[in-house]
Amino acid sequence: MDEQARIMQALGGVSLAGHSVQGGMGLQPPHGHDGTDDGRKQDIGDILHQIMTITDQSLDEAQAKKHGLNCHRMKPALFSVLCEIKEKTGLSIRGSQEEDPPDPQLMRLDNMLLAEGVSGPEKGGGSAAAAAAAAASGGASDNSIEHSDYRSKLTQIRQIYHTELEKYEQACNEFTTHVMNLLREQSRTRPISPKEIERMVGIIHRKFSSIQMQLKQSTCEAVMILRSRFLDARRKRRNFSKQATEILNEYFYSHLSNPYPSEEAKEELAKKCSITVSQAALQTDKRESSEHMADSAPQSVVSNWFGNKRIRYKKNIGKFQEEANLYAAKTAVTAAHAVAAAVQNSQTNSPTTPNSGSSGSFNLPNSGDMFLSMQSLNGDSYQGAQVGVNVQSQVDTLRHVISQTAGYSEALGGNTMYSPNGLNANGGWHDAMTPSSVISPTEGPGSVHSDTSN
DNA sequence: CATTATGATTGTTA
DNA sequence: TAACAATCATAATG
Repeated sequence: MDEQARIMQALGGVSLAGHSVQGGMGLQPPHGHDGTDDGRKQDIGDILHQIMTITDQSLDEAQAKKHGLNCHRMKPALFSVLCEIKEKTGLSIRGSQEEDPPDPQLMRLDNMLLAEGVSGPEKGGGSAAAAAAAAASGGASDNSIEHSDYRSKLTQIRQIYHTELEKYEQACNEFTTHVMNLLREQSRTRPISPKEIERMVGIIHRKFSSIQMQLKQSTCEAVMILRSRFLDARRKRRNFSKQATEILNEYFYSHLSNPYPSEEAKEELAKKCSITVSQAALQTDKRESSEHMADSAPQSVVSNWFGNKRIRYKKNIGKFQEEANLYAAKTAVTAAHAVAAAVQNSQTNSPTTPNSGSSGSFNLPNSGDMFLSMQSLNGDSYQGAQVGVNVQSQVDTLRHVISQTAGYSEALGGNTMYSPNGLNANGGWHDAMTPSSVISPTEGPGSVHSDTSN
């Protein structure tokens, strides 16, 4: 209702101006307060139609008069007078102070819609997106099922949003061209500079964009409601997908000496684990950090995970040994290659097929090689060299594997190869807590408990 | 149904 | 302020 009234008002300025020679239309564009509180979205087409008919009527009514005026012999003189008057008064009009500052609110809405996937790229339809997400998170069939509902609703919103947006766009264009035609037509009777037309168009566009903002706002609202409901339904804790824990564990155990991922790393991990907003929003939606809760939350989820992991690992390492070995072995092959590359140790035995001997590759000869590599690494170049964290992590993994497979744990454990980092030799981040030495109670240092068979 | 695993929260600390 | 430690609540498991 309100909108309609205002649009009419805007147009009223135009048609009125035709009668009152005062070019003072739009001195105060009906833009003063955009309190677009009325949530009801008006059918623009309807409004347009009304407007059209109204103007048509007035045109019809004025047709004869206008014709007469145009043909009047005094017309040119009158016109020039009008022009003169306008020239004098017009200066005050064109206080074109509006420079289209990108409305922050609008930008916020846009960003949010983009983040929620409402306004972004097509994504090939909801179901495909859901499938992709499911595929991305590995065998997380449970997740995909739970998300499918959410996603379908989201696509619904998306569709509505797009059709509405398109409708508005179209209506805006129609209306604009109509007004422009009108003004052009009137410009024969009264002086209207192109600039004025431009300004009018600007006003119209602003008007419509404010309507669009309403649409965006309510769409955002809908998404929020949907999400909150979705989350409410599963406020309960959800376990991460298998793959996510894989990734996290991999990182954890390959950085066992310093399992404190940087913010960047956390973000990276979150991305890799495809931790979704639905998981992440659980903890953030209480206080309205609605701004960046789409991307800041996931890494705090990762932080949670690492916090829990560290403390629980430390609590009883024995329980985690198996897992540690598993993940260490998992990355050991690549680690070996990476280290080899870093050391420029080109004479390794398997340049081809990295995994050729993978499953059984942690028998003596191989691990011996690795150990040597590490020795050299540790011996001279590691400390000051720029080999860096990357290699360090690999060494972590290697050491672990080797300690398990070849029973070098004693030698390695006693060897404070990580002292440069100010860390305990075995990855005790804080206090004495040495994986290798803890291995001993469980298996004994010399127990060549063959992982290979496993 | 009891137990364990696990993600999140809360309060404390350096 | 991030990490820790304790704890809660629920999922997973047997």
